[in-house]
Amino acid sequence: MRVEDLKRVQIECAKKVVQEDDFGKIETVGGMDLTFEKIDENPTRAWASLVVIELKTLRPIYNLVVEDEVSFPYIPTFLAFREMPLLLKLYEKAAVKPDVYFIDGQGVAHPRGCGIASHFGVETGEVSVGVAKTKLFGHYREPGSRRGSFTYLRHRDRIIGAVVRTKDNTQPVFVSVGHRISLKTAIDLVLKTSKFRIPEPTRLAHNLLQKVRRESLF
DNA sequence: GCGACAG
DNA sequence: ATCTTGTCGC
Repeated sequence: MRVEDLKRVQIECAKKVVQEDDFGKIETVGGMDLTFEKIDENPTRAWASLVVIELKTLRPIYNLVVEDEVSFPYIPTFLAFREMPLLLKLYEKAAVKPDVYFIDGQGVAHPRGCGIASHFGVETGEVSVGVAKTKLFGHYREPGSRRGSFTYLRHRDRIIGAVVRTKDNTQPVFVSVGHRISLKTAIDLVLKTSKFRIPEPTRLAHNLLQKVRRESLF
């Protein structure tokens, strides 16, 4: 498949993204993450995990890990084509579906308006939020150093996301709308689920994978 | 042409 | 993303 075709898919995906709250209550939040056996090899073995927490207590109520081979390379702005297959496999096997999904990466804060979080939301029809550790696209002013402060990520005076401080004196995270949720609610949800820098759903999903990867080693 | 560039 | 010990700060 050519790069032009992939761009086409993202442009079509962007048209389907819903950037307003479109759900009932949010009582559970899920975090998805991936880890690779060898980042410098292609294809390579990879694992994906889903951890669902209860919003009220921030305690995990469900875990799941799936494994598969990934062959598509990592190319900036085309992350979804590398990780989506495994995320969908994880989604299909999940016995517990959270009310919203936190995905590692950008949502609409993407050159063509459809980062992996939006791609996942649009393809599954689920509510999703993009939570990234670094920026991919847009400009911003550094937010205040205290937990809770944030600034907006912009692209030509258009707000595409937010740079949120989830912990005092720590690097912020980049939050953007995935699908069926407003940026305001997404920011609020990320802050409500953060005890440390990374929101609990994502942090726990990541920790679970490190453990699985370590054990699948020797 | 140059710099930027999720995981 | 992954390779990796100690070390500095709250």
